[in-house]
Amino acid sequence: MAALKYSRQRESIKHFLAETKDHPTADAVYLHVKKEFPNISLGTVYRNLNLLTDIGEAVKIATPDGGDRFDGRVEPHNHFLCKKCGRLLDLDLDMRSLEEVNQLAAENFDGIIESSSTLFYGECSDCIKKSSQ
Amino acid sequence: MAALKYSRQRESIKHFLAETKDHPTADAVYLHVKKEFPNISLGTVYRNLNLLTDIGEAVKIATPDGGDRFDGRVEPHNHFLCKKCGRLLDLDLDMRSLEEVNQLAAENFDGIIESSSTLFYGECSDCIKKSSQ
DNA sequence: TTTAGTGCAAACGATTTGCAAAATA
DNA sequence: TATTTTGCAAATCGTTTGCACTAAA
Repeated sequence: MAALKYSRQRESIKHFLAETKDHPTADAVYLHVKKEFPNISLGTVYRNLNLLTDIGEAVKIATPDGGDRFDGRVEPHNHFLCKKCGRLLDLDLDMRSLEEVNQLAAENFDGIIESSSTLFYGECSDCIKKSSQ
Repeated sequence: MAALKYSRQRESIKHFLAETKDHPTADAVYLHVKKEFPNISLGTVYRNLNLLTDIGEAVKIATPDGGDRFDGRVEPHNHFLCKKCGRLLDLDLDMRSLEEVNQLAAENFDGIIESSSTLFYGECSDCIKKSSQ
């Protein structure tokens, strides 16, 4: 396994993931980092996002509609997908609840449960406001 | 919205989804239904899987590795993805636990939570057996 | 100077779509 | 007959990869 070398592009991608709560797609990351590195290629963005995911510095989130999203928050937490506007938001359960869910699941299951990721669906507060106007 | 017409291909897809617990990919559905309809095309399979998903007769499951899976069980339930063999299995929490999770989430969240889907990760019992031999 | 990372473009796998023909209502 | 569905093929979307070059160690 090759030694890791510093790269400004990767650093920029990390910073963007750290500062945003948007759960951007690879393409959104590309468009953002392009401002700082106009020549960066989408391939480089994908390579770095996968690398960061592999070493545990980012998380890949699969949703049933469209491409994967990336998240710089790597502690266990969950997400909410708004059926109206399509935005993906953080949704935190406290640690205990999180572990309870895994334990409840383990009771009904034969294998070993190491982790879990829940995607909640519904309508976000912004969309509720808009539709009540 | 166009009226729905019967089609044997769609019926065959539905039956396959109803009888299997495999959470097949679109391609796996295609390969199976092809036995009964040798001329069926992958496009038809996709069109029907999406249609069934839209009208609530199937569920699309996104996983972080590879294509979407389809499930004929439409009542709320969860899934387990084995990190070793990659199999996707059903994992049932009882109704009350399921609703508890959604309620716990609602406490920390501003919008409306309608449903949720949890993907558990770990090692399935088959893989545990194999590695302990 | 050795190794890892980049940009580019081509290739890839999964999914969607336009269209003329076939099946259903 | 009117409308939906199909098979086919081409197109599209998201992602990966080979390669010659550049940057980091």
